[in-house]
Amino acid sequence: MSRAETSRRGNRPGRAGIRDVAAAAGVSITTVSDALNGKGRLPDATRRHVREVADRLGYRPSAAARTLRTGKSGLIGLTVTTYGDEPFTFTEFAYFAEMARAATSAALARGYALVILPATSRHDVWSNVALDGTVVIDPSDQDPVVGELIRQGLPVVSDGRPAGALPVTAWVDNDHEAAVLGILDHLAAAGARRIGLLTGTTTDTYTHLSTTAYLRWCERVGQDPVYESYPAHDPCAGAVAADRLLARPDRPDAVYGLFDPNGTDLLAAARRYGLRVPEDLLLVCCSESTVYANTEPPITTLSLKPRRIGTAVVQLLIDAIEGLDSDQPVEQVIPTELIVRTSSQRRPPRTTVSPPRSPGGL
Amino acid sequence: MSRAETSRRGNRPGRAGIRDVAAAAGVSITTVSDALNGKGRLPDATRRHVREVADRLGYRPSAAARTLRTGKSGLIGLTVTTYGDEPFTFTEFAYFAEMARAATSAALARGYALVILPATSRHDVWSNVALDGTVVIDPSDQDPVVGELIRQGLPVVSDGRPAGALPVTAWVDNDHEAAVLGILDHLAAAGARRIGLLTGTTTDTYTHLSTTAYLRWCERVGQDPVYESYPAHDPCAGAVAADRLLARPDRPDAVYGLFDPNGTDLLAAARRYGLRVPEDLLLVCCSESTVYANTEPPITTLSLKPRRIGTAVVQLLIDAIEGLDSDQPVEQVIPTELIVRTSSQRRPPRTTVSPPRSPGGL
DNA sequence: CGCGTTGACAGGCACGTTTCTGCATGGTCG
DNA sequence: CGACCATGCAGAAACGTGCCTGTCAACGCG
Repeated sequence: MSRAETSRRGNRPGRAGIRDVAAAAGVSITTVSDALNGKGRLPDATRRHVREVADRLGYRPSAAARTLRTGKSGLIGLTVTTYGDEPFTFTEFAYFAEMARAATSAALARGYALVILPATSRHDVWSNVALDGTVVIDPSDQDPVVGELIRQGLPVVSDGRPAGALPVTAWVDNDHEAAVLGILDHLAAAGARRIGLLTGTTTDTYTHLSTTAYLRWCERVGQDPVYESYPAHDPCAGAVAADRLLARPDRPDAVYGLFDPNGTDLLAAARRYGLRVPEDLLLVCCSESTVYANTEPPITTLSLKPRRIGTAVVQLLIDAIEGLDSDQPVEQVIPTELIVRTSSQRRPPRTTVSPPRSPGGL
Repeated sequence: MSRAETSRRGNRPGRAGIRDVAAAAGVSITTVSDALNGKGRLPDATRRHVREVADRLGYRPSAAARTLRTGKSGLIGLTVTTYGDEPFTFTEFAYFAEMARAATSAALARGYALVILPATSRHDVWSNVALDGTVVIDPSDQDPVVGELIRQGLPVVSDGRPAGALPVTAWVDNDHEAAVLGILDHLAAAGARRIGLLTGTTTDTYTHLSTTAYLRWCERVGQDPVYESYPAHDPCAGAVAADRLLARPDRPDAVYGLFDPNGTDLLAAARRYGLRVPEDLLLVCCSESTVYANTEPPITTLSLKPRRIGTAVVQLLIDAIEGLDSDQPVEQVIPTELIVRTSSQRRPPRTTVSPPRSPGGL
């Protein structure tokens, strides 16, 4: 009581500290801390009293002080790949946005918050924020930031299996090879004789695995590969590449596009060449966008289930942070989902594609 | 030297503290701090020596300790509205994703990192992270979180003018009324006689301002309003509402859709009713998506310039945090951009819509 | 030669919390 | 009746920085 009531000369008027609460409640600092955190052995009466006083003073514990003392900040990083100086690529947008949304949600449900950090950025930004762990998206084995994070002993969970021998804590990914093979079989079953691929020039594992799976499938069934590549981060280049693919002398009668905008790009190109979809050209693309449900015709898409991936990644990371030896394996494979629509079926199941209300009828 | 060389019994092996650097360099803690932060008056030789030793030991200053001492964390919050338990609405996705990307970029360029926080969330998450300021998207005057942030004296900058008399530090917004009036005039100039609106049932300012601007325009030109509302966070409801709008006995010959997916929804509905775009129906929607450049026909869109908004919001916030009295006004209006395509022109400028490469010609 | 001045550093406090240790008090049991 | 233990709380040591306040030597100057 002798010093506490002075409440420190330089006390900020807007912020009440734990000392002020202790003084106002007539107890010690320890009792306040224990009462608010449910830690010590206190009678319920004291606990209630302290909580009441803290509420009345509008007391908010300092996050910085708590972090300094406990070593846990409640923050997890979300590292996104960069093209140029923009934080993340435009083409992966629907995927990334969905994934980030799910990750934010999952982190929040367990009391953590998400910090967005580009993989290539000035070092001071990385060291200026206290992270309990990090989610990295499609990390390269060359990435110096990821390497240092791991060296510091921070848990690192990656979306996409890590390139090289990057010793991440855990990773979550789709089975991209199986997904591509499934699509190719689906197209072949719909009557495709020559299936083309619209792929990227980047070296990430998604592009690499998908392309090699396509090439191996071609080899197995004895088809000459027909594909065009373009820098996936450039939306205009996608339209050009789609056009190139359909302009080839060995024009394919079915195309799978690896990136989100490929569906509309291919559809527009087909229209320019007078190709009817699906009669003359079967179409599938990898996308999370719902616009493909309402295009003419609706386009079959492959969903990578970014929400499930974002949730799983965060769960594994927080499990590692909190030291729970999860019974889950440290490598999780999330199944993809092929949403079959008119564009990949030679004989559509119904002539009208289930409009929300039948306009002409009734 | 007497105590420093013991280096504290419980020292973590992986993390070198400032004490270790001081001991290894043979100087005091003060000298290390001054040398690394460029603060005191030290000869360059000492400064270099300390930096060298710090690098050799892999010293990273503790962000928590620095935050506790200086009161600045280098973190700014990004508050997103919630529908249900998901962090942000799906329909604003392209807009939000672009805006968040620009905000992340701008923050990073000035040494700050972004934390994503839902507006409605458990209180402990908010108080568990030390923020220097917050960006809020479309805040309601009822929002308890924003109110408390302001009460704590934190700078708050909002995307969208604040509802009610919310005393935010600054805000950035488009002139939604002018944008709607511009679109309606554009459609009328293209020959529209009865313009319909596809709007939302939510009470946010964007929806409100746009709808009232539409109603006032109708009153001015003497047209009966023709509009349908639906909950904007439900993607399926949009397709149903688009269908309803075109099924009305007073069917409009032009429609403006306030939300991103309305373009494809309206296009699909028009197709079901056998309406040709733009001959029978003129179409404009508000969207940041590039898919509308390649639909059949390409659809005129209104861009709210989310990248400029995200950048401006962060600049204003950091200016307020760092106490720079910016010469910019605290209220910034970002102009919108109408990207005119075939869907809103009765007589398209060219028959072929500039394919990337002429397929049939040459 | 004494004295103010300046450069170059060291000591130590404070930031606000968590938590380990310790000290009373009152009840129980041998 | 004394030893002992559970209960209820207080004191104080950290956590790792930043920065304010010195201290000490060298130096110019009257």
